[in-house]
Amino acid sequence: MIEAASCADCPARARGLFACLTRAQLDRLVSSRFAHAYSPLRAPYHEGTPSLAVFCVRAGEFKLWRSTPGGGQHVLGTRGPGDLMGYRAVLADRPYAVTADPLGPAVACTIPRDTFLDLARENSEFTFALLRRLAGDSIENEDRLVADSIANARQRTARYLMRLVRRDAAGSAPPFRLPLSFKREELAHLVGTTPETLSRTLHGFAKRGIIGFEGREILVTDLAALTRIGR
Amino acid sequence: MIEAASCADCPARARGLFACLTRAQLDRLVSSRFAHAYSPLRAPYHEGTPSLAVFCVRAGEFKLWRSTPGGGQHVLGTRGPGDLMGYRAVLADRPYAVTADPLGPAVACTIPRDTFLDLARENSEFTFALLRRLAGDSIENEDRLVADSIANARQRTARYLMRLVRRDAAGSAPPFRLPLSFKREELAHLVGTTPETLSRTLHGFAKRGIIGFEGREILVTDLAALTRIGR
DNA sequence: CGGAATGTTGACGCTACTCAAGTCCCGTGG
DNA sequence: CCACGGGACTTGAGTAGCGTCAACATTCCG
Repeated sequence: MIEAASCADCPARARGLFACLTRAQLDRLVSSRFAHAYSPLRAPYHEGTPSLAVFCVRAGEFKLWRSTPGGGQHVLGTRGPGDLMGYRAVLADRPYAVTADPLGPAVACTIPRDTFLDLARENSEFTFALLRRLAGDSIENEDRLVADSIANARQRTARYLMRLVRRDAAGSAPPFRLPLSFKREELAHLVGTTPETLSRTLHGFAKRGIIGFEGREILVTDLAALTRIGR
Repeated sequence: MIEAASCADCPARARGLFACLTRAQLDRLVSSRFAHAYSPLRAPYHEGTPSLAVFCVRAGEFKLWRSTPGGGQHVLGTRGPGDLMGYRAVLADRPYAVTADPLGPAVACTIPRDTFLDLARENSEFTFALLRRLAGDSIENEDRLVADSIANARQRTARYLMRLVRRDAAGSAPPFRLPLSFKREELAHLVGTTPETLSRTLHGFAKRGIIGFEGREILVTDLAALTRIGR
């Protein structure tokens, strides 16, 4: 389903990636891209398939993951409004290395591979901006991967909850209410563990008064304790 | 100690990174860079320090690692002749994310940050080539990090031995003789485990006739078995 | 109300880390 | 030439963490 989307309010503007394009180039980009609404189960792109386009998130959130030998999934991170997805594969001229799954309803703009590559080749300012962003993204990716591979499930769980508080409940007063629109298995994947271990960890936190449950939601009552555990 | 190094036989040429520079730009690069010999214990750059230069490996091998909370080290990989090191940090304008330790005697050329950035900004063909390389490196890095975090110590050990055979004993007939210039603790770091576990794993392989020992060296007698284990 | 999906809890085993006690190797000095 | 000492390496015992399987509880919906 194609969404009617004006580019004026696009979150990518705020991130400044396309700021250095000329008027004509921007027009070209805008007319070649199209916005598309995704629901869970319909991923914009899949690990191993040819990299035909770059995606720019407009709304919602996407989960980036790789398949594991056992048929499981290893989550690398999530991307939200303004983030670019799939550009590494397009630039390196390889198949996508990961799959992008929407977590709930989401919208992303599809920028055809050739349009993107032409812009990256002809506007040197844009090329350089891309280079900076790619370098930064690469370091941050590595930061997270290494940190997660060193930390244990308890720490990863605490950190993930902290991230959710920062994103969904920032500014409000404690206890912070986390909507948690998806089920335990999904949450376990995002944390990097199994539903069983996640359940034990969460109820362990609850027993110590750090969090509480209310239906499907989680209430974070002691953010300081989470910080201590996550470190 | 500065090495007298002509650029004519530089392995970086073969990799084609600087192929798209103009004659004048290449001259500028060559005159601003200087070759330096490193020995273990003297690293060209350290995690957390300002990124003042890009390094291009001429000879030997460098180990890239991050420090862990407990004071240990997490090895991300190694770089050899023709490889570029530290360019992510320079491009992203951040401190180095890793430390590069020479594994034995090694030589690398230092390219000052400003020289590198000027080239990356003024020659759009070079910028694009860098972009391609960075994108590819980023994917490969992620490949390895994820694969290593999923595999167990046994599999990582088998894979590391296979890599050594491919690099140091390619072409010769089995049993493949691995020089192993460094001690067990270093080897354990490179594999991503402890000396104790490494020792047990290695002697487990030996008991099954997959490898043998001869003084400091390891003889790989059954490469097929290693392949099977590593998968 | 019933049944399926989802979530929780228990039991158990495996992997790999830590600490500690050897054992081997090799260079040094008597 | 041999005894000694120290570093490198190995081996053993104990344990933490977490995944798996299975039983049970709860929730959600038709």
